[in-house]
Amino acid sequence: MKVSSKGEYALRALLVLGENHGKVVSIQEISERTLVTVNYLEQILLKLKKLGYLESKRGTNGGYILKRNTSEINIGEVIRVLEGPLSPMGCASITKYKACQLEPTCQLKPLWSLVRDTIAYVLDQTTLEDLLENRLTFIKGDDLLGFKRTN
Amino acid sequence: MKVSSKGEYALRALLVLGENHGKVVSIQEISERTLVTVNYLEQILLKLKKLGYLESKRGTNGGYILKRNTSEINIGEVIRVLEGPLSPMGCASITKYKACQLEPTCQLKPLWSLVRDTIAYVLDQTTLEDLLENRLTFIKGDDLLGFKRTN
DNA sequence: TAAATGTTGACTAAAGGAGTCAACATTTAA
DNA sequence: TTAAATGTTGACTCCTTTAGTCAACATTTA
Repeated sequence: MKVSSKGEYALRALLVLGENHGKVVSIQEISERTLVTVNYLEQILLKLKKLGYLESKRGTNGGYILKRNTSEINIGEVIRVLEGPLSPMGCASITKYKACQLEPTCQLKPLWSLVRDTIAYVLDQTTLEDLLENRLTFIKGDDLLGFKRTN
Repeated sequence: MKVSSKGEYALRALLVLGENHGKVVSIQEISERTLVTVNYLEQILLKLKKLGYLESKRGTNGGYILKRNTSEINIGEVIRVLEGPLSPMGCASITKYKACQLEPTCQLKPLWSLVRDTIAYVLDQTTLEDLLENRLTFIKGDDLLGFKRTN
């Protein structure tokens, strides 16, 4: 159930850029603060730019700037675009559903669906701002009950 | 955040054996019911045997038998032994903690911890019996609040 | 004793993860 | 105007994991 380095590093970079909202930050500096090599960051930042999270400025004093507001950057979304679906299994994925021959009578699918829903619930409610302020989304018990299969 | 085929197939096999509790089921039959090749199942069943979930009977009419009671087989445990920690990141893993240089000031670790706790909460409360009876663990809201960081 | 099974370990092929590198394009400060 | 500092792009490599396959062997029972 791992998150890959790309997802982790992307979030690290977004945190650095979020702390410097409005300011241009060079790859070099992001590299120092995230402990990710410049070369590898290039790949990741470029992808985040193409996805609309960042803007770039070339030349001397160039770098990257956060485009959106930190409260509008959803962690679940970032992880999905960088790593694919949150679901542990294709059969339970909403964004990339994959059929399975056993599905009609599968006793595991409800479990995978529950896991997916739970992960999605946590990550989709968390924004970059929440992380910057060390404030994780408070999950109301009743909300949680709402989407759970209990029969 | 994927579960590998080994974890999925192991659970499929356990479900077949759970349905036939007390009876010997041949690899051949498990293969037919799970759609996993006999050769691959051998690996997986042997591992489950070594871990104490199954017993085997050799020779004609041989096969595997579920050793423990279905209500005593914990899904979180099965996934951990076959796939490793549930945590999406080493820094948030309890069973296989991995240090990280950024940890003292890391703004991501609380997120990974929350994800880990949530996944573990769901899987550790689910037993093979629950799956067989299509009854997923009912998660009380108050219980859930208890382990959540909310500051 | 032959056939049906489990046991074990070596092997392989493909995919994904984690980066590296180099040539290039653009901007800005000197 | 030019050199230095950056971002851009794509090809490339190395490693690990995943997902099996296969074959020789051991044991049991009809």
